Amino acid sequence: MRLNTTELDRLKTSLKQAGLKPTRQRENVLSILLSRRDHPTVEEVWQRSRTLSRGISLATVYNCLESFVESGLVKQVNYEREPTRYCPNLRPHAHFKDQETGRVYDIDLPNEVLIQLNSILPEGFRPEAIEISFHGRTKTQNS
Amino acid sequence: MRLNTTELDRLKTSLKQAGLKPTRQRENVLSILLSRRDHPTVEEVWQRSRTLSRGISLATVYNCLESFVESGLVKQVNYEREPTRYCPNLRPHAHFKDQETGRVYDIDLPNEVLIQLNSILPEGFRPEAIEISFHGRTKTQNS
DNA sequence: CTTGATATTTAGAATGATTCCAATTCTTGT
DNA sequence: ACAAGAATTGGAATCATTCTAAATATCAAG
Repeated sequence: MRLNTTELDRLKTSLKQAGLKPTRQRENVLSILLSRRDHPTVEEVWQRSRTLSRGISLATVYNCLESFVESGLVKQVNYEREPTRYCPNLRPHAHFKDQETGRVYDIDLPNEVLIQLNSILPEGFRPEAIEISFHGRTKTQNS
Repeated sequence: MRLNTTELDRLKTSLKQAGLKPTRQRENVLSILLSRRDHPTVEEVWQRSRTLSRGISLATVYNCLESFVESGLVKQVNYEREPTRYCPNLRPHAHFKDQETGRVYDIDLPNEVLIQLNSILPEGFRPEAIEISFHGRTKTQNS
């Protein structure tokens, strides 16, 4: 697998806009994240990087994802004590984890819900982030 | 520090109602959790157990808290990759973590918010639990 | 109140995700 | 092309948590 030039330019631009130097490793990690909108762990991203011409070290995958989160390019998803997952969906959304399949779904958060959630905070509480995680079962028939 | 008899009976009853055998260790861990309504980690509960007549092993603190969570006696609070915290507040509530002090506050969840949150789930999604975590800063002047 | 079956406790080893380290290699502005 | 600063790397280190197997405690039945 190899990235074509336009795709690559898009990635470079995204990285620069986020204030990050566009290195080969960051481009690869970002493209892996964008190419399948599931919620891979660091380990999974690292596995997928094997399909690229040159691999990436595990430490670098950690570094890349950390810098992406810091710069707001991706979000972390934490479930209990499991390995952290990463998702490039930047719209406000919650997560729903099917406890049978382990699969994590994005749930869009309408603006009025966000407003209502902020309204339950006492005076003086200034939220910078909110994480909403459901877990349960789904009756859908997709994979 | 020592538990008086009425207090002890209350703890035993709580444990039995939760379907757990009332052992000395469980009574102690539960009383530690109830006596200060902060959100201690396993390590902190273990430290506090030192003030009791006989200590408790770390593994047992893990075991006790795990059984409490399973039986619904306490809730877990997970923040990022930090050690899990435990709280005996069983009303539906969110958590707010002050990123300057590290302190975690309970935020009551009104019923209408819960209903609205459930309404954003697509057909077929059956939630069994929801975890809502804010983090940010507070302007309050308490410790 | 003893006994046996079962559950709990325990110390320490093992695990596994993540972070740290110090050396090498890259990126970028000049 | 060069220097300075940033990023990458493999491997070691960390640390919360889980596992293990032996010792101990609980409880129901007699």
